[in-house]
Amino acid sequence: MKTLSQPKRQAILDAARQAFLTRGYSGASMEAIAEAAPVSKPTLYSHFGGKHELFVAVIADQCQSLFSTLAAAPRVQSDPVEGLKTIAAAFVDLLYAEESLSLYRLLIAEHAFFPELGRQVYEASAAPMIALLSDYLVKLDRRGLLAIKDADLSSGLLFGMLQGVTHFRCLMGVRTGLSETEKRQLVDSAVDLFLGGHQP
Amino acid sequence: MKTLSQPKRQAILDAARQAFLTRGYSGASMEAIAEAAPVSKPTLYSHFGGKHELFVAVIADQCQSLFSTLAAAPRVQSDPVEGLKTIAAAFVDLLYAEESLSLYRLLIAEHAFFPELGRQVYEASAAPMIALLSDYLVKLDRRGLLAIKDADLSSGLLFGMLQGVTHFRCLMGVRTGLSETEKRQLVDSAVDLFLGGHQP
DNA sequence: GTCTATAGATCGATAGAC
DNA sequence: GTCTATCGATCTATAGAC
Repeated sequence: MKTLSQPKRQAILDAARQAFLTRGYSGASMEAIAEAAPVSKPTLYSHFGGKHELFVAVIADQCQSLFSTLAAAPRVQSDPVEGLKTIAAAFVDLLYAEESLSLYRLLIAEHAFFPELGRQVYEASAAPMIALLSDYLVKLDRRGLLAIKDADLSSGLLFGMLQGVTHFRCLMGVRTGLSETEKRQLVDSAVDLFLGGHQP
Repeated sequence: MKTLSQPKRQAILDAARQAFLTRGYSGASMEAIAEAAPVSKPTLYSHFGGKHELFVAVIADQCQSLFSTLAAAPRVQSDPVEGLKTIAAAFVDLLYAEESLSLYRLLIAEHAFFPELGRQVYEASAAPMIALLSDYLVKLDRRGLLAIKDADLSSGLLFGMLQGVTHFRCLMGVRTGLSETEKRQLVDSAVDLFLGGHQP
């Protein structure tokens, strides 16, 4: 469990991620992961110790990937309308990416067995965006451009409109991901309603 | 596969629902379900044919349960504020019930293997509420009490605020269900923002 | 109809050669 | 370090007695 051959380790992580995302934790077999890597099962076990630990490592790997995506955080404009739409669009892009949806599905499925992982991914994806929006709303309020009583509450409502029913439908498979046109319409209508309800 | 002893059939469905909800499709074993029912495995197979069919039957059973819950649909007030809050509260109660959350988690987990079941449950739970709200918004618009351009879009935004980030957090296990106080705050703030953004 | 018993396949994990 | 080979447990599903 203490060996390291970086390319092979990454190959295992990739194969495992693919297997877990498409089949779930119980549905993915160590046998299939080893075959897809491709390595033998003992190699797999010597690197990660067991199925449970491999799963945790896969999620941690995905978290880093998400963080680096968010590192290119949106440059916030000073115009309130454009600034809100920029943040909202970044949030929508992150949330509705097919790989995000798969990851969320997996963590929701296994939330009872891996309670800490859901929190980990949430803190690495949605939470930073909500914090970014809250900060921005406080600034707009101070400049008198919007009337924000509770920034966290307001940012939750705006992001709720962007996520809400549509994201839920995507998770359930009732509909597929959003087209660019739909994303823009969603952002525009949500921000417009938000602005209308927060005029000073 | 054609026998019927109603109480035993229901006992199997109950045991299977419990097993699937807590362990997932792959994690739940026919052996454990038979033991919990309690019946023997051949009885289980003779009633439902196989694991796949048993799963479908469990979800269909839950759909009927959801429909009967919604049969007691909220009586809509004529005052727009109270009417919206009544509908919103009913939506929140349905969405955040612990049994709803478990069911959604299961369907999200298995959406690739049972693509039609997610739609089925969605049509039996969230969709009727959205339709109810849309109808109500059209009436308010006709009476000149609100300015609604696109009723379906607007109802999606309001329900989005009620569901959005919070429901997602519950699904992921980042937080537990809402208290009655939190539900009321959520409904009040969402409806207030909605009204503010739709004044005629 | 419901049972006991078991077939046949696959699972997670490991021993031991190289 | 990585392999082949395999263990013991558990899975879905079924055959056959009553």
